[in-house]
This record gives sequence, C-alpha cells and structure tokens, in this order.
Amino acid sequence: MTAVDRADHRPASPPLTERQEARRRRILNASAQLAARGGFDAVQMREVAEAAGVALGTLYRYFPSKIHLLVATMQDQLQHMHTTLRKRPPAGADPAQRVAETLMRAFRALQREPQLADAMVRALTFADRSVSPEVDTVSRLTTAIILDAMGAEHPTPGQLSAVRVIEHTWHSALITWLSGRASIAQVKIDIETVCRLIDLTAPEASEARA
Amino acid sequence: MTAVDRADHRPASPPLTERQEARRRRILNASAQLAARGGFDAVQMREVAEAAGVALGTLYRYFPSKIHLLVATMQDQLQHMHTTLRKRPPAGADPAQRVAETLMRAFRALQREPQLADAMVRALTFADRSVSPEVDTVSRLTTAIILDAMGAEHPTPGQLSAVRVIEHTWHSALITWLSGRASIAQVKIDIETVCRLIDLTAPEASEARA
DNA sequence: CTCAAGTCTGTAACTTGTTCTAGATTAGCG
DNA sequence: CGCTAATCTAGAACAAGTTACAGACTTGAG
Repeated sequence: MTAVDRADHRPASPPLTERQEARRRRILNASAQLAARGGFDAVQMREVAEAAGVALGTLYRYFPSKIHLLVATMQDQLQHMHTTLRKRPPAGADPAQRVAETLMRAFRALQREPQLADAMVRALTFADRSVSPEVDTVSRLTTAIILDAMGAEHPTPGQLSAVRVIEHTWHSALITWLSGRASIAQVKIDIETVCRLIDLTAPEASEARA
Repeated sequence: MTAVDRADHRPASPPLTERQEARRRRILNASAQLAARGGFDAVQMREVAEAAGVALGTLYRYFPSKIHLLVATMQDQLQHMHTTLRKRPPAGADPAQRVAETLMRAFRALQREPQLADAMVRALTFADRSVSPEVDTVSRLTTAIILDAMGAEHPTPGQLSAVRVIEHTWHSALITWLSGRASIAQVKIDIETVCRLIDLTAPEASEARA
C-alpha cells in the first residue's frame, strides 16, 4: 500500500505553504458543502470561490476544472471513510461477506448525503482523460478499502480482476440508485451478488474449500 | 420481450408525420457523425442543428437536452447492434461464454468508433433523473441482448441480478478503457470474470452441475 | 531591507448549453 | 379553398464553466 500512502496528500510537486494548504482546505470544504446542499449543479465555480474566500482565478489554479475539484473532493471524503472503516473492521467470517458489509456501510454513509454523493460520483464517471491521474488515485483508494476488507495481503491477478469488477459494480449501482432507477434493496442484492466472485477467485478456492 | 418491442420506436405519444420522422433521423445522424469525429465535446447543439438543417429551437423540441440527444443516439446504435447480433448468435456452449463473446463483439464494434462510444457512454452515466425513462430504455435493450446471449427465457431473480452486475461492469469498464485507464486486455479479463457469475446463478447450478 | 518572481484579487470577456420571442410555415378540418 | 392550431425558423438573451489580464500582495534570495 506504499503507493497509496504516498498519495495520501498531494504528490508534493511544490510543497504548499501553510496559507496555501489552508486555502486548499477551504475550497474543498466549500465544494463539499455546496454539493451536499444541491448536488452537482449547485457546485458553481463562482460560488465555491466566494464561499472559500478566494478569487475565481485562484480556484482554477488549485483545481483546473469543476471535475477536478469534485474528484478531489471525493478523494478527500474517501480518505475520511477509509480511516473510519479501519477503526471498526467488518466482522464477517467470509471475505465476501466482509467486503459486502464494508460496501453497504459505505453506501449507508453516502445515503446520508445523497446530493454530495451524486456530485462526486457523477464527476468521477464524467471525467475525461485530463483527469485520469486523479481518478486513478480515487480508484486506488477504493481498491485499498476493498482489499483491506478481504484481508488479502498479496492478491492474485484473478482477485484483482474481481476487485475491479466489484468497483465497477459499486460505482454503477450507485449511479443507478442516485438517479432513482434502482432501489436500495436492489443495490444490496447486486453488491452481494458481485461479492460472490471473491470466493470464486480465492487462491485456495480449488483446494481448501472442500 | 414485449416491453422492449413496444419501445422499439418512440412511445408513440403523438404519431410523427413523415417530415418529422425525417427530421428526427437527420438529427440523430448528425449527432452520431459529430460524436464520431470529436466525442462528447464535439456534439454542440448549434452544430447539430445546423448539420441536421433544423433550427436550434426545433432541436430542443425533439430532444430536450444534449444528454437526451446522446442517450437517444445510443438507443439508436444499440438497436442496430441488437439486430446485427441476432443474425450471428454467439457460438459458445456455455451461457457464460456466449455472453462474454457477445460483449467482446460489441466492444470491438465500439472500438471502431471510440469517440462515438465515449460521447454516448459519458452521456449515459452523466444523465440525471430527468433522463431516467430514456436511460431505462437503453438498459432494457442491453438486458435483452445479454439475456438473448444467455438463452434465458425465464430468468430467475438471481440471474437478473447477475445480468445487472454484468451491465454495471460493462459500462464502467468501457469508461475506464475510454479514458485510457485500462487496457483492452484488462477489459476482456474483467468481462470474463464477471460472466462467471452466470454459472453461479444458473437455475440448475445446485443440481445439474454435478 | 530590497528587489524579482511568483501568487492572488477583481473583473471582464468568451464559449456553449438552454430559454425565449416574434413572425413564417404547415397540417388538418370544415 | 380558407382558417386555426401547432410547428418551425431565425436570432437574441441568459447561465455557468473557463480564460485573460492588470494591478496588489507575498515570498524568498541576496
């Protein structure tokens, strides 16, 4: 997980001064707050700038587009969630159960701020190539969370593929729920369904399972 | 499949005249052509209107937003694909194999027009509640294609969940590839991985499998 | 402390999705 | 044919993301 740890904060290109760090934080907070209130559309760059007390140009210097801003916001929120989850690891005996439990816990957290979730997830899937590095960071964070729940220290390629599929399902199911096309019950079932892949790809699946 | 058949063309609220049908078609073609050239950003409403030879206001009367337009474009393209696929059904013995083959065939079709694929898929996942009915139609079409490949006439709830998970994976993997964050090989592996769920949820999985 | 380089501010301008309006055209009906 | 309602056109206007720029402020080197 060293790669993730290093991405825990900025790639440290130019080390930000204290005031810059503070500005960045104010911007991210403003973004999350506006998003929580009115979703993607409510995060208007002029308003974010004003709420954060910076000029519009400065906002763009920190985050080169609205999408970058929202993806960074998601990074931020995911980090919180990761730390929270680590404090209370899932209890299930089965890796599949633990992952499903973890994801449903995350899901319930997002349910509390559906508008914020909407803004972040929409930004994530709408992101084009210019945001790839940032989206990748989010993806690595999510992977780390899932692998943590699985308890897989040295995942096999098969497991990694399963984790990717789980991530795909997770994002897409979230979107489907957020746009009102699926119920929470359906999301739960689908998460449980996809988590079955974990047993299927466990390294000892063919031997120790019997 | 009656529901899908009925959606084969417009929900027939007011039956369009011939000239209106022609306008609609010109608009969809213009949209697909612009998208194929430059992706999501190249589909600019003024340009679509001009290329289709209609006024901007008319374009908006037919498709109330750019997202609606692109989702309708996707509907259109999917319909083509469905008919094409029906002519040459996948050959595998296993339902899982057939679905994977079908999806990879669709994938290769999209590869030929990556920009068009980008525009359509981005629109699809970016769509908000106001586009739900249209997105749902696309989803039903996709489901029909997958069920066709499975050969499942009367899918169980478990199978339906598996199909949903496959769809999630399909969209999300497509996005990941389109934004350059995953290779084609990876997409292939992930599609094959998720298709394993089909065996897992087959009605006779617990009995006839032995 | 002083100065140059880099940042930040405030503001205007530009782009593209969307809405609105007034007048021309078309479609269907008697 | 002649009329009326619906539709279409051209073009202006508005909204929000993005860019540009001139001048003020900070920062770090000497």
